[in-house]
Amino acid sequence: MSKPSVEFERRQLIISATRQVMVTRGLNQLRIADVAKAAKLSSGIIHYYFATKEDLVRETFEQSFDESLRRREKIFERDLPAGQRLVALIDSYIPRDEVTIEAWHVWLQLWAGALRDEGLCRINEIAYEKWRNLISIVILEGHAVGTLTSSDPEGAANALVALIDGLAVQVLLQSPTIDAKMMSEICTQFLRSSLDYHD
Amino acid sequence: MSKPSVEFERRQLIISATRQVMVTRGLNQLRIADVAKAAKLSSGIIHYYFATKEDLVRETFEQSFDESLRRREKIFERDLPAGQRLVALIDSYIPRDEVTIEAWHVWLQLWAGALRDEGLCRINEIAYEKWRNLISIVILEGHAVGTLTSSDPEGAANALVALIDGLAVQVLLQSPTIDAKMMSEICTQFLRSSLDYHD
Amino acid sequence: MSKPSVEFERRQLIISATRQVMVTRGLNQLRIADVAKAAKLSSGIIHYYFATKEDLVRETFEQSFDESLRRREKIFERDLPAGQRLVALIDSYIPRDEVTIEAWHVWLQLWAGALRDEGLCRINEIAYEKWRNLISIVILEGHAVGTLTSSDPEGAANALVALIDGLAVQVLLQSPTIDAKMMSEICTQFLRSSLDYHD
Amino acid sequence: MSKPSVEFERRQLIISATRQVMVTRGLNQLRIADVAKAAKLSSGIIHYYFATKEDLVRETFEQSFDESLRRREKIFERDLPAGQRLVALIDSYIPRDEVTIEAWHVWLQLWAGALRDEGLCRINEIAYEKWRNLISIVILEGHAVGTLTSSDPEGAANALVALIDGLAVQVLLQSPTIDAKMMSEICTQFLRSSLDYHD
DNA sequence: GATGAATGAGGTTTCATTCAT
DNA sequence: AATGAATGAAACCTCATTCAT
Repeated sequence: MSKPSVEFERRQLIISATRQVMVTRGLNQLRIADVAKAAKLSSGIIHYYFATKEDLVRETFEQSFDESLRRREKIFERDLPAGQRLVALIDSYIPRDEVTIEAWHVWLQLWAGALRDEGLCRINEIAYEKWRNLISIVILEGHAVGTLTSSDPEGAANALVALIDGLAVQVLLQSPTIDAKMMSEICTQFLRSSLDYHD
Repeated sequence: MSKPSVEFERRQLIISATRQVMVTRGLNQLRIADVAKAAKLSSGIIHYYFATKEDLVRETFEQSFDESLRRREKIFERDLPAGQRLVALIDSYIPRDEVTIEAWHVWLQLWAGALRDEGLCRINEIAYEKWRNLISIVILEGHAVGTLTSSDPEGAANALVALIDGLAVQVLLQSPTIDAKMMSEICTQFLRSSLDYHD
Repeated sequence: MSKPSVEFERRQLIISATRQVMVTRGLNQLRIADVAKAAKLSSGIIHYYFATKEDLVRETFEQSFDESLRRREKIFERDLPAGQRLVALIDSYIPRDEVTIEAWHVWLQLWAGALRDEGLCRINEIAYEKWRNLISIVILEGHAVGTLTSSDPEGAANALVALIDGLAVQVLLQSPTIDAKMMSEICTQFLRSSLDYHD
Repeated sequence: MSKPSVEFERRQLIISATRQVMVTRGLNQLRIADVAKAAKLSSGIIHYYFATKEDLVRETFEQSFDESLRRREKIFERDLPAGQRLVALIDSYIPRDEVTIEAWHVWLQLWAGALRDEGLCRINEIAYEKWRNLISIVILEGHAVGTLTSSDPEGAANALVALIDGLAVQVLLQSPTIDAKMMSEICTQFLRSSLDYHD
């Protein structure tokens, strides 16, 4: 164990720098040279770890969504009634803090990129499958104990995920109509009307 | 009126070609040369009508959304009860036919581009303002005659618009869970639970 | 005929510059930037006319050999007895003047490149077919009138072509043993012993 | 004698790998990284034993030709009449088996490289000097005993070497006209007409 | 108005070489 | 001796933009 491979660390560093550049410059303007500068490395080493820019971007997307999910894990670790857990979960998706805003930026870039790219589509697919599951589980949990009521819990989960996506887009684009507060209220109203939830 | 503005026609032709390329290649891969080829013009002439690529893209976005709204006008020309009009309106946004799918592609590209661009943000803002109005008007109309009921009709309009956005993204990305049919059902369910609508 | 396409001229200019660089620097060290400089053009325009460096090199090879053959045409225009024509033909391949030396440089580069490249092999094949034909025709001509005698005129042509190749390599590499004069003498001796030719 | 020069072994290993890469990829595409992989070593160590890529290539050429000559030694160890020895010698240069083909590949690469490189020219010079000597010795031997007749034995040796070179090029490039069998026949015919040899 | 040739800055990628360990 | 991570110069190629015609 004389020289522990730095590969893992370097890849993480580069992916992290890539995400940073993607957020600050946009996928369109993402340059390997900028990634290198952000990672304080030479541009050559980027290609030592990632064969092409496309690979780098793909892996950055993948990892970004893994982290997204991981950030929600702690909501499941806390001992909360289903309704409050659902509220907390929704709240964690509202683009308020830097980390959440950045994560949403990455999503939007992915959507645009995935339109013409099977591979990115697949990443979206996998990520959404997991996300919907997260929401579904909580809704079904609440359904079981009677604090959340719906004739179609699965449908409600799908609707809720879509609603969050659509609202987040407008918050990110600084819509004067839909800001973080409004997003929260609309979601709450949805819980009331679609899941008969009252806090 | 010997020359009824070649300029107008040419600009339309070029913008149309730009939208086409944007949809088939993505904003990322949009090249002036491709636009020229799609318009069957020389690349030089593109810059005669549009100072920069940025201008071209911006105007293409603008026009695309004008056309989006215009396509919905006929729904208001027909004499329909508010509920059915709302259903027809929502239905017109479901990405089924080529024209609607292309329009959504353009939206997604705009979102990604607008994250780092004030000008594009403003286009989004204006377009959404108009769109929400369209939905609002119908909801308030139904509210007035009692076929659509809500404690917060404006809020419902905002939610509905966001819901449509979020669902459309997944349909476009060919989510195995959310296809056009599912999108339609989720929207219908929303009308029932949030606006107490029954056909 | 307002604007006669400059494409043909430009391609010629660029190919000519490529050959020049190939000869002075070698195929190994051939850089698009150097070609551009030699042609007094920008590097961008090279790719406007030739999609890739590989294409450029291939076309340069092709054209080089076309020109090689064309340079020999005048030997066939003169009214000479077969023996003298053969001598003149052989003489035209001895690397003495700049043009002939350069042409040989290009051949040698082709050989090295063709070892791993089907396309270049094919170029060699076509060129040699034509070259052997040239020699064959003259030998058969002499054979018919009795000034050149051989039990196997085709075989003699093949041998002569190979002999010229092998000798030229050593002349080009400035062998102290085989210089242009020696090459000439060896060829003459071959004519005597293999084709019973006497001037 | 605990460590019998790891250096020598390593250099041999690297040179061998270099020749292998040169043959499979061509001198143009020869990469230090590929050499390292072929030698199952790290890329760093290559530069420990060879200061520059140029050095490595040069030494590989040198060694390749040493080995070429060494492979012919056994032909001189056998007790053969001069004519048959000459035939055997020529035969050993016909690119049929893998080893001979590879050796010829290296020669062709050298020729192309030597055009612009004094050092490589010198390698060619030395190698050819030795090669011509080999042929000369046998011809003079046959001349002495009367089985090979020529007015200019030295000239015949030079011609024969050139003929072999020229023919080998076409065999290597898979000419449909000149294959190994044809090469052999042409050489035999040369022996007959230029050295009055009959088996 | 229109063309297409031309430019040149800048992007991704390659790779010989160096160096800390 | 040996590794493999790292560098950085330089290569090919792209493409928005300009311009002579």
